[in-house]
Amino acid sequence: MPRSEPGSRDGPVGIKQVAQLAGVSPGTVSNVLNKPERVAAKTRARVEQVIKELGFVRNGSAASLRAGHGRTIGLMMLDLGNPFFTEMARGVEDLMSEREYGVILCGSASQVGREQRNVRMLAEQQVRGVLVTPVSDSGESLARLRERNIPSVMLDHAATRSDQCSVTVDDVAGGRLAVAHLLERGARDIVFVGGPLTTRQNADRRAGARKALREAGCGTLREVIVDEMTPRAGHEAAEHLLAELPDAVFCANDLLAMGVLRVLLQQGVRVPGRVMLIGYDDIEYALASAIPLTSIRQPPYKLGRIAAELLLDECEHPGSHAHQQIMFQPELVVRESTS
Amino acid sequence: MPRSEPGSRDGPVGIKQVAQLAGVSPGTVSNVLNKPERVAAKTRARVEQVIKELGFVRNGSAASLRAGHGRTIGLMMLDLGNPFFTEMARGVEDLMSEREYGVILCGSASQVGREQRNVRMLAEQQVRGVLVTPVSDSGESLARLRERNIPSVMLDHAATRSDQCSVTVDDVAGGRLAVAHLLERGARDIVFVGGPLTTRQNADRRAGARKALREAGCGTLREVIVDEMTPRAGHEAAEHLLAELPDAVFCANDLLAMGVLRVLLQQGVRVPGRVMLIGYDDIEYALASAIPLTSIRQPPYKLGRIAAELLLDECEHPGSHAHQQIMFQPELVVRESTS
DNA sequence: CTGTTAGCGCGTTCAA
DNA sequence: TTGAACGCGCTAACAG
Repeated sequence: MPRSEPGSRDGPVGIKQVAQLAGVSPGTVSNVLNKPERVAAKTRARVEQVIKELGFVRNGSAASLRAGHGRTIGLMMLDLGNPFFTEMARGVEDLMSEREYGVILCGSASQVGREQRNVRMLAEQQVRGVLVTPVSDSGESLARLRERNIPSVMLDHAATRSDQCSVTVDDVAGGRLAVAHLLERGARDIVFVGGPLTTRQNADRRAGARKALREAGCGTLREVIVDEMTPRAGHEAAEHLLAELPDAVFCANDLLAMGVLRVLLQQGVRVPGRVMLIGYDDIEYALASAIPLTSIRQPPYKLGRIAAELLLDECEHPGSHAHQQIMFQPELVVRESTS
Repeated sequence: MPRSEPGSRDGPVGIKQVAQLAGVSPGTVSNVLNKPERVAAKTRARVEQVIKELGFVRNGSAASLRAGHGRTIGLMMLDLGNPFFTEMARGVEDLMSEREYGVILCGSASQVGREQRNVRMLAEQQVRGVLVTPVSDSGESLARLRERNIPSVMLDHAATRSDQCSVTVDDVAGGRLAVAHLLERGARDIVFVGGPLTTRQNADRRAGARKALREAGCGTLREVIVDEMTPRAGHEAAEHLLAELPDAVFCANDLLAMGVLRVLLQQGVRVPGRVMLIGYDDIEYALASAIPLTSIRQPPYKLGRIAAELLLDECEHPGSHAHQQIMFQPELVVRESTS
């Protein structure tokens, strides 16, 4: 089945056809595409005209084969079901789209195996670089990328190596902020509800929470650890709480908090009257929940954009690129669930 | 800077190195990769062993250049800020990941221009096929894909052509369901709050709403049309409503409804006591909102998965593939906002 | 079942 | 500033 192009005869439109019709050599067309400044304005205009007429589109695979990498980057997200991460993805996609890069999206669903399979796939696709929100301490995946000289930026996870960029928010500070707030509001018996502690986010937020308690000289932190960080897991966690209601609950993310809130209200527990509740991430929907949720705000869209910029800088200027570990400070947003 | 591979000398590990070490020809290695059944089990095992040892990863660009297409598909979403679409994306990503395809994610943000730019980029990347949630009647983009023989499946938009697959939910039925429910609950003065009517979803849902009114022999539908389908736009819409409160509000999606709800409650309007409210999509967060939202349920994850399957079927079996226009029926989920 | 060979379409180099 | 020739790594087609 031959391809047909508007305004021309059959056959694939390649750089050669363009060259012929414009009366130049293929090499010149290539220069118009990649280094326009090196081509005389007049020649360039003519070539560009022909490109438009023929509806020519460069074959990315060929370019990529020659150059050793293409105009795509990989984006590996921990949890595509969480608006925090999809907002981050949106930030990445927006920037990459502006810079005319494609984004290959992968979800690891918090599983090391999936992360590794996906990294392998990205390497096959000859991506220019990779953005990763890593599963636990997944040095393995990053090492593979390094072996292959594929630049990477860690997202929502601080790099320990100085030859690696990362963009994060201080989760220990966030956990501390949350619990300090609860203490200030008079809570003493506080429960931390979180996902697996192998996930850095959970571990750090809990560490921050403990720190706040220590600083205040108060008792210890009760904990309920569940498998996932979803509203459903929040329901489950809340069942455990009902036996012995605490003064306050600090959830490791808003999705958990929404689940907890739902069960508490269903059981007739007053929030914040009987139990105060605080979440994490400040996703847009937390604001709209039954009792507007106090939360710790992070700027996911911005994190995504900045990480994307760092990655492209490293890809396109490997010489002058300076690795950075950027860490934002989270912010407490007080709403009704703790007032 | 030479690449170094674990357990081997410098230099890129290509199919040739593998062939040499395994004592076979490059062609055989290629067959092990692409058509394993055509290779003797013993030879295959040996080759696979060497592949592992050398940490060989196939160069996708070269494969793609040779074959004319790669192992990626494009995913073009109308609105990456809406959980309905990101859930759909998750469905697509899950299936493609199982089938070892990469997904290049693009957002059109409801702009025809961005859609076209992205389609062009996808063509450059030599994607095997494309999934699109189209902006208005964006025949242009789809036509370009057809010219280039790139299969596509329309998502959340019914195909009119029989040479095109699509996976949708019946939005006219959904709109009708919503308004019939409101009428049954005793509402008479009903307002439709929606985004631009050039977007099919808005137009269809409104059409369904009108149909329900006609069938019931009731009056006409008041309308508030806003620019976007976000909570923020919902706020704006709600301001217009305050001047003359209706009996009920039907929002074209849950994000709008959440925005409307927020303003109504702030202004002390009882929901559903004074005004009933119904949304659309039944995103997970609608359940957790201040007044749990009655909504029209659609199965986004499933839509994504099914569309992805259809697309791969068309890509991999162009001969036997039968185009399908699949339409799901939406479902009314009654919650507190209309009780 | 396995080996051999000829490009895929572009970017790059070097000479004109 | 432009043109001609070469080859990136792989797959398809055919020969053995």
